[in-house]
Amino acid sequence: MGHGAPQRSVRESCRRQVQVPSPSSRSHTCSVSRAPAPSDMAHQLAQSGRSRHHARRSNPSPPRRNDALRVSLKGHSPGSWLVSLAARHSRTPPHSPASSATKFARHASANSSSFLVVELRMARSMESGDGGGGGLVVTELSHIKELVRQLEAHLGGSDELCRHLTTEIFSLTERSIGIITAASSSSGLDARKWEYAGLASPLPATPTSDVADGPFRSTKKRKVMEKRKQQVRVSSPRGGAGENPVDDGHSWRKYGQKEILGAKHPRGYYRCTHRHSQGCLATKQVQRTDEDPALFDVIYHGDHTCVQRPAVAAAPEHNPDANSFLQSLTAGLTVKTEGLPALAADPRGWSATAPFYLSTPTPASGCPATAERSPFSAPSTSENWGVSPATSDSNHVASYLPFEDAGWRGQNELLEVVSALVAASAPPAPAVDGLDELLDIDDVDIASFFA
DNA sequence: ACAATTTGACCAGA
DNA sequence: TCTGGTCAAATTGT
Repeated sequence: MGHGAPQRSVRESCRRQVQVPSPSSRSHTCSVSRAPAPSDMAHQLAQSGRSRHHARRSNPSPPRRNDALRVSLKGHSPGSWLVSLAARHSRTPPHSPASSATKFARHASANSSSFLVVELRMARSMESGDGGGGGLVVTELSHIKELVRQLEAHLGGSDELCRHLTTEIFSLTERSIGIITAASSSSGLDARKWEYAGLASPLPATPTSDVADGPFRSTKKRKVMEKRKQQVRVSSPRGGAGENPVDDGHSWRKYGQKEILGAKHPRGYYRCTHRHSQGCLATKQVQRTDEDPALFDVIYHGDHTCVQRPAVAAAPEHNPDANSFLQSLTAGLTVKTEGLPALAADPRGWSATAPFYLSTPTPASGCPATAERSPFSAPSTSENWGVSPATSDSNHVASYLPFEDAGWRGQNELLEVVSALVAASAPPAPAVDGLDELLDIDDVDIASFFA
């Protein structure tokens, strides 16, 4: 809608444009003057987005570094939020870290795996989102950090995985602290940067914020940015190897890519596939974060007006997106949750939930998933897992990609851990809805909780 | 043949 | 003038 299509005055230059090798290294377009040798081409294609289907097929996905661990922070209620650290450890049961009033450690073991769940619940000030609460959170996160340190010591240095896990927890926690610190230090959060799904920023709406009623309004702002805007941070389903973050339940068509000043990674521009057929004006921008290439910042503009029926519409579940995920996941857990209070305010009601990898059920049967294929290698479906803002109004779906770990067998284990989490949670405040809430985890989206 | 992606050019806002 | 968002021809994949 921004600028009318016919407005493009002269397109002649485009018509006679010739493809030349892009200066950027990721250029893979065949130059008019030089046709790459097959091997050369294959190499280029292997690195290009275009060939990623093929590449995915031929490349058995290596174990992701997020396979075993997530640090998650979740909005719990308007007044409190929950931090869950779940570390999985195979073979050597971890010892519970020191307990404290605000920390709950639970050790659940089953078969060859063990879980250590450190749950930290803390209250935050409802009003002082840019100050006091942040300080408390930082303090508590620091405690977590210390706990992890202790845990690492207990686990001993022999187990590579343990070390990896603790390292991961540590770095994530540290990063979370950094986020909070940065956010609260500069007079609160950057509303533009951290306007996470459904969680309004405390700052006055920026020119690009969503208060616009329609595509055309004021004259000072870019027309494009007049629309509703939501930003989420999600991780890549392929541990950063993928070009796109989790699928959000909508079909998008890429229409542009741009190098952004000061950013390490280009920004991709997507619009709804049904833009022309149904006039859906929803767009999104996807960009890898500088800090962690496995994470994406996804900015959504505009609401979907298209009617999108998932292929699994015939499934009995009432949430089509959930079905979609269930089908697409090779073996996973999909949980539909009721929206958080803050989320409920959002018409779309979806959260900035990032995938939380918990376990690998990989049952021999009973699951639509196929056992012969690694969950991570699923080329045609890997795009489809993740969160779905798609259609749920007050619900959203969080799905959890399983580990790729032969030693990790068990839905049982998952359930056990989940049960542990549930048992551990029993919150005083507006109840955590059991598994739903606990599994509905925002991956290091701490800042949003101060919004 | 059709669909999707790539990529340089164009355009508008700052 | 710079930067970011979009367009659309060319290219590639299915």
